[in-house]
Amino acid sequence: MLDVRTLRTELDAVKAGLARRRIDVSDLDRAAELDARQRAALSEAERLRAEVKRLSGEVGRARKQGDAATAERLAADSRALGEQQATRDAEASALAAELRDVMLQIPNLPADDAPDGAGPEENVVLRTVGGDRTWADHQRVPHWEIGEQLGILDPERATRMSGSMFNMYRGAGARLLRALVQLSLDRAADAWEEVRPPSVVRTDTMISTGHLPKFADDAYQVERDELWLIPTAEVPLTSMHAGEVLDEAELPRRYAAYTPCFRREAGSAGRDTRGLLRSHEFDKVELMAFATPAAAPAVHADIVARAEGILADLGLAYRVLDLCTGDLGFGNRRTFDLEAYAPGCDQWLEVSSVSWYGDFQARRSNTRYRPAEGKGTEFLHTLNGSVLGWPRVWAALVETHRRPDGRIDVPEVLRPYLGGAETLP
RNA sequence: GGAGGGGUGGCGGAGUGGACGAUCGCACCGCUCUUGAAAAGCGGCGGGGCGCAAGCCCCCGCGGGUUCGAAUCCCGCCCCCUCCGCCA
Repeated sequence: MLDVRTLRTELDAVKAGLARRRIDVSDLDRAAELDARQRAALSEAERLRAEVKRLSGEVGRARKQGDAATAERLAADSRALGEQQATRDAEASALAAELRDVMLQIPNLPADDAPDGAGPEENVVLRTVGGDRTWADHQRVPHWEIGEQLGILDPERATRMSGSMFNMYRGAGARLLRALVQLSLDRAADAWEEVRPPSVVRTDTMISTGHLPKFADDAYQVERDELWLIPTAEVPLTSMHAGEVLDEAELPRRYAAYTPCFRREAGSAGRDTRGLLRSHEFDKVELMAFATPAAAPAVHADIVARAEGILADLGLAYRVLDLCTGDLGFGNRRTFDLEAYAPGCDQWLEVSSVSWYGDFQARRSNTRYRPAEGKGTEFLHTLNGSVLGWPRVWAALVETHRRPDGRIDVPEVLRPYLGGAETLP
């Protein structure tokens, strides 16, 4: 969430920044007003509280000196003030709760250099690699057909056991998926610690990343146990150091995690129902880092480079998008999306989203660091990006590398993970 | 799931209603001494909020409550440990 203090000193600038998202910014006025009322109530409560403490001390002293009458009189005064204080306190905490509710619903400010725009159409294509390639007829077959022909995908049975938008990979298809996951974890291992976090988390953990309270409908909830299925490994990883204060010397902290991701896809019923384009459960490898503000841009660039490197080495055509302010995710200041081209279904598929959050998430999860120079603590910056969302890569890959005989050529980098196989199945 | 024990500053560990945000030790930082280091001595040494400041307030796992006054008493929750049960 945003720092409330910025609403006191630079409300207009914050409004202008948020307006670039093309959203209604009236919540900010409400937040600023709640903040002012909250602080007024709190300082009055604190003043009364100090007086109660002072009087209580005197009660003790009077009693020690055996002056029961004075003690009783002071205790009565203190009691009266205490009642006033309780009222002001209750008022202050009700206002604080209300303020927090409002603040949790307010998205992050876009970075200054994020391109302006109203929606996805205005995202900026930074570069396209392999976009001028020509595609043969045998590559113009959608992956769901390829999956059926080769027996490597079994959506019917998956649907029977779990409902629509669930998938099942079989035989060489399942092995291919596992190979992709391993390839990407291995390629991150030089600088990113591999982690296998829980796939199910508490409500607080979901709030830290910004997935709750605003986007509850998008997530699966295990109500009986007050738990949520993670929509991405970003959720547990971002809470990795919740409540901790890290030393600047141990930064950046970088983590890589492979997890299943669960999404209800509430807003997209009926869209992309065929094949692997959109699923309630999918596998992804996520890179997530905690960095100082100064180091954040370099980490951001590193994640993009790593995601891009994998796409390039898998021989896929892809492009890199700089998301415009109108398409930026709730907590993001700047995001680069990577899209792989799938020739069979003739679509650019989002396979990675690499985001810088500033201190938006760290403020929610209370994750700080102690600067090497100077006093006190500062909130960290968080960054994360997929390397990559595997079902869509799987789709682009089998379409791109489909041979005239219908089998799939295995890109060289993947062969070590598939027993040296040059083709599948 | 049942029974019992426990959560205090970076660590260890006091504190069971009255000046305690907290004795003490270790670690750490500064200074003195020393060629340097060690030792010794002196001083410092958690986080957060409000305030121009002086200062005030909050935090002893978390949230409530009792009280003039709570680290201390009561209630709920979370986590850890031991034993029992169940279990891949």
